[in-house]
Amino acid sequence: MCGRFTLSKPVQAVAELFKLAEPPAELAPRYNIAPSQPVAAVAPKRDGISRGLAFLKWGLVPSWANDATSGYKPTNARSDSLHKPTFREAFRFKRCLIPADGFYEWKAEGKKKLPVHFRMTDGGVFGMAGLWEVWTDGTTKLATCCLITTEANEVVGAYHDRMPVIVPPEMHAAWLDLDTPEHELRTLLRPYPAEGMSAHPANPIVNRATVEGPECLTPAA
DNA sequence: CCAGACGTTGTT
DNA sequence: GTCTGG
DNA sequence: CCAGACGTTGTT
DNA sequence: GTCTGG
Repeated sequence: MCGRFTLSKPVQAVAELFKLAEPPAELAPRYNIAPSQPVAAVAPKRDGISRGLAFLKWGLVPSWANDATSGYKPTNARSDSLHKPTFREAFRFKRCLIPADGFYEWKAEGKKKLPVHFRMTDGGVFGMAGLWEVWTDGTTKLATCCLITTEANEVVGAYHDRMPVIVPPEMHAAWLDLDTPEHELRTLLRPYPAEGMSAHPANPIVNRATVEGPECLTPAA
């Protein structure tokens, strides 16, 4: 699964990969993005052509929820569960790409939980398949999101049996396009090729969600 | 039909 | 054990 | 995802 | 809102 990730590259790298017309001036480097925190997400603008970047709270609140504060808010959606009530509308109309340059999984070693950081072999930015929603009670609006997971590839599989769906750059447009037929979308929801990825032990300090700095990636002594 | 859930992961 | 907060 | 809390009443 | 279980 994916419950923590990183996005530390300069905003230019993000703007280039996702073809953002109006990138923000800056993106604060983040080494420990956790559920309930704001997540940068790329989605088509209303014109359906250009793309925008917005911040969404990680943990999907469907539009029909009675209130946005209580109840379970999924941080992940299994790729084979996208027809379920919680995800159905978002899968059809509110797909997004969530920029990252790595994600964490944990390996239980006795009592300890040892984090491992997975990234592209070239260390670059990539896009994870996500869904978003806007919940409102008429007074307040809350924009939320979640990641889509699939089976792990051979690199991640040594630690966990699930991983986030990573959409190759040439498929970004198809994933975001509202006119892409469902069967074509589903072909995108597969494990990213293991050849393009690598695993690196991370620092257990990352277990604490309030630690945000680059020390998260430094293996413990 | 109505009532009640609506989700994932990992661990046992 | 289970829920909440980050 | 992991870490950390997990509760009430009355009084100030 | 929409699906599942009874």
